[in-house]
Amino acid sequence: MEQKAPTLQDVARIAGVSTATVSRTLSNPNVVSESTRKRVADAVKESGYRINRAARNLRTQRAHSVLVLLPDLGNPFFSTILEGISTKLSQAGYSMLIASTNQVHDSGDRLVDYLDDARADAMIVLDGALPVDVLESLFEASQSKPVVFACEWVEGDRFPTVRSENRRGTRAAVRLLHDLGHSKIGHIMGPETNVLTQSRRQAFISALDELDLAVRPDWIIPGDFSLDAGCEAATTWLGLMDKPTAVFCASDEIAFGFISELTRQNIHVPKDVSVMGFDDIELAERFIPSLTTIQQDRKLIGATAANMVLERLNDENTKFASVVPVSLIVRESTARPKS
Amino acid sequence: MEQKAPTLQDVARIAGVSTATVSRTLSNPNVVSESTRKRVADAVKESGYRINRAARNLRTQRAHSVLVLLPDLGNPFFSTILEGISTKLSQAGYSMLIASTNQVHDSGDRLVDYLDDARADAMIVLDGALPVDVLESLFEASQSKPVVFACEWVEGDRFPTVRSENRRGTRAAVRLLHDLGHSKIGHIMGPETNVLTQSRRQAFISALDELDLAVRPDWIIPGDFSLDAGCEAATTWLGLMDKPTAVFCASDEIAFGFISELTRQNIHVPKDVSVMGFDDIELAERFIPSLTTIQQDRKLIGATAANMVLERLNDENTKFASVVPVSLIVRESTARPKS
DNA sequence: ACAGAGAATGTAATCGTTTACAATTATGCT
DNA sequence: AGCATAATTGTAAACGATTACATTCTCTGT
Repeated sequence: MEQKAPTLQDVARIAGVSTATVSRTLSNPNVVSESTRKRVADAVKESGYRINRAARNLRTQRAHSVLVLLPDLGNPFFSTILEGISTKLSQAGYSMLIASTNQVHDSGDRLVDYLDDARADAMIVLDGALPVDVLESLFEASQSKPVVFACEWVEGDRFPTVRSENRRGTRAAVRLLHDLGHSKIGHIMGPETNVLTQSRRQAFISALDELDLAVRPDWIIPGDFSLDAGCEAATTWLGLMDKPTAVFCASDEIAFGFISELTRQNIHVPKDVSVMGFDDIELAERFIPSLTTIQQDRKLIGATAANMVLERLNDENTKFASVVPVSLIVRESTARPKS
Repeated sequence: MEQKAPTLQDVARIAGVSTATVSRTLSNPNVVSESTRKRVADAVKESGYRINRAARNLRTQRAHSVLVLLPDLGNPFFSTILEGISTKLSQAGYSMLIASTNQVHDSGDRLVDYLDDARADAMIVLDGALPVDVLESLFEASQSKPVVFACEWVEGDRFPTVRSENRRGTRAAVRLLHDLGHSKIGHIMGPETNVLTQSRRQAFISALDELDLAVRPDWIIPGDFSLDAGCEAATTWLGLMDKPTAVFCASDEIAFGFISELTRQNIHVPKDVSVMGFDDIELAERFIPSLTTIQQDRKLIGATAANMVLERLNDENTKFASVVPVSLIVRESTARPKS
């Protein structure tokens, strides 16, 4: 019953040619003659032959798959990026392997093992907060195998990176609030160590400077990218003597949490305070109130990262950094301040 | 610079033993003597040896990886399930491959190729809506390689399955609404062809029957699991002459869309209408109003599916079906009907 | 001291491809 | 026709592990 899968040998026998010819027909059809091409095609069909990837991988020293490393698989923010990556990869005949940072840590495997042991040819990293020793070994490995950072990145220009226009997005957010008439603008940050947090905070401050607006340290509230952080920030905001009339959140989730908690405390958005997010996740449009935010094209980020990796796998020395445009999406959570 | 990775041969040479011994030391340490075990361990360390998985996979005829098939990678509902799967798999030394149904379709690859061509040893399917021909070939393949359905499933008991207590969850939802005093209860469905849709609709109807409540076809509104479907259903609801006072939605996302659109039309939840969801995604707790819903343990579903696959890979003939408990989470979106 | 059992190790075939090189066949040109 | 050249095809050696089988070594009991 359980008969084993047909091999190149079987196809070769049926077609009456050598295995070399079959292999060539499959991988490089234009070097074989029309007639044998057809014979082989028929033999493949007759036998139901499927290439054995393990064998090919061994022989070609390529795994034909790419590892994507996430900080946290449970976080829905990444799923669209994954989709972008996956689409490109599967078009190119590559499989997508997934691992999350915390698990890799737990299991004691070193991250670079994925590259070292021929499980993956390359890696896309969506986590900018890797420990230094991991980064170090990763950098070493990246000398021979492509490692690309997407979305987040690490200092030092050591790895090729694709990211969103964080500065421009942040500036657009601040400008919108300013244009609406706000002069007291606060910011809820992501996790302290995160590179996006840094980037957006800096951009936030310099945007305020440009507009000659006050930079008040107590209006820059620490957090992380989560709903809960937004809730806590709401409590902080409520406790401020002098409250900002508009708040720019480092992520949509923060904004949701913030608005949620404020609403519970009978503070109305945008009447009492304007709120902006960053990301434009699917729900932003349907939240109540719908969320004014900076849209990141997550699918494009993923696709770009995948392309970068694929090009590097083909030794095309492609560009080192790619920046994906963001756009301002104005919805209901922002309004003119109460006069 | 680019020196190639050390092989078993290298380790064997350094340790002064044969490759067979090294291999045994690594995979089955208790058959080699204490002294050589140490010599080999040192040699491994000295050379920085990493096993070449492609070679092992070829020789052992195992890919040591499992394919997870999603209907749609972009859908955040699945990320937590993935986390459950991934954790178990990586503990067992398996990698997780990801593909989404639509892509597989687009690329023209047949789904079973993943199993046939030795890319994956087994498959976890999170999509109950596969075309019949695909199902057919999948079933055939499943005779030799484990294929497990999770969350969704297909009729006919042909595949092992892990799922949530959909009936019990639905009944709990209806009972809660009934206990609150509602007698006019509606339902917004998932996509018509989906097996969860069917299951929950049926359970909904029989729950109404049990409580001697009217089953009104115009109160059972078609949709899919998305936000948009919820919005459209809101319009439908508004157009009803005789409106249900409570609505049970087949997913949290539907509920969000429904509430969102109603709020926009100045209908208040739960004052004017009670709304329930299904899933308990992260945002349910923070939505305004927070959402009463049926909680599915998505991580457990994933972990259970992974375990099932792993056991089957070891020929342990484990149970064929596993049902994961759900629980009722009461929050603010439900209340007594207006008197 | 030695047979025999059991433990430890080595030898070499094997998994199913790809590909360098050799050998063959076809083609064009005078 | 005959030769040079190009287009096809075949032969056989890798790729790096695992493992059946053969061999050697280490004891133990007499």
